[in-house]
Amino acid sequence: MIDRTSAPKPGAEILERRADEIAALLKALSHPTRLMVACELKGGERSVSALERTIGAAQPNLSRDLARMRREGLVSARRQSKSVYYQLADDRLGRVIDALCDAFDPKAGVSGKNTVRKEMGKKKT
Amino acid sequence: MIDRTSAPKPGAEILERRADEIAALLKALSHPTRLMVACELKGGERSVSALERTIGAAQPNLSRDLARMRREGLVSARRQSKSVYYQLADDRLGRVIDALCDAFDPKAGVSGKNTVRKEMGKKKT
DNA sequence: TATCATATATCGTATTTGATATTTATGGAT
DNA sequence: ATCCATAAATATCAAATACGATATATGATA
Repeated sequence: MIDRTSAPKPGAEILERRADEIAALLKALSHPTRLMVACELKGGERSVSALERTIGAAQPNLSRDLARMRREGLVSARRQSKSVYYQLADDRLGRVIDALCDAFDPKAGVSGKNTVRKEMGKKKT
Repeated sequence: MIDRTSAPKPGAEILERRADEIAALLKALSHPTRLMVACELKGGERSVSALERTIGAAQPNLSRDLARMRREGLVSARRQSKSVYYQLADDRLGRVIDALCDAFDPKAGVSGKNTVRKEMGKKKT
């Protein structure tokens, strides 16, 4: 039985009504550093230096990106002695990351979602 | 029983590995006009003037955004007499729009997803 | 003080965006 | 053919924002 709890989506009116809000969120994620920060924080709290190592961005630029995400309310920071620990602060952000994982993970779309359709009959060039 | 077909996502390594590619895609959607274009085209082919009416953007700017999305391979265009009809040309784009719908539709997340948790105990200011 | 961790400042350059003007393409009427 | 209207694309300008790189400042601890 196919899951129709969330209806089939011919268009995407939901997004269009909130286009400004959602576009702003996407913009906040539209840079590799910030996207990776969000992904990392999805796994829990991280210090700036930990992010710096994992992501491999220059510290001042990373701090600038974190400041921006703070301003936009996407993350929050907590200082513990010398280190500052960041975490996700916006539910929407976590949901978007999850959704993007579904969209890009080849193994996704298995649990009754009507989204992926597994790229049948398409040549891999 | 909780659905574990698609595993719980502590981090999002999938996205991090393809951060550049995905960030570029998000950037292409990080403007209300372009986001709405993608949403509209999700519902099928549309002419520029139809998009202009629905979205309410100035024609030259809309054309510029469409040109950009063309350059990035996200949409394709077909001319029929005076009108030019656009359609989605990139699978990833459709999947991302679907994913965003899931992330923002209040009715989504019901089919065994561990993402939403329905904002319990959070004051709406 | 010195050192580590993070933040902020600044510079140069590139991109973005709304607004406006102009151009190209198509088809109808004369 | 010329003229005209419509549909879309392209050009240009100015203001704003973004980004990498580098320098400097702040804050905490020893």
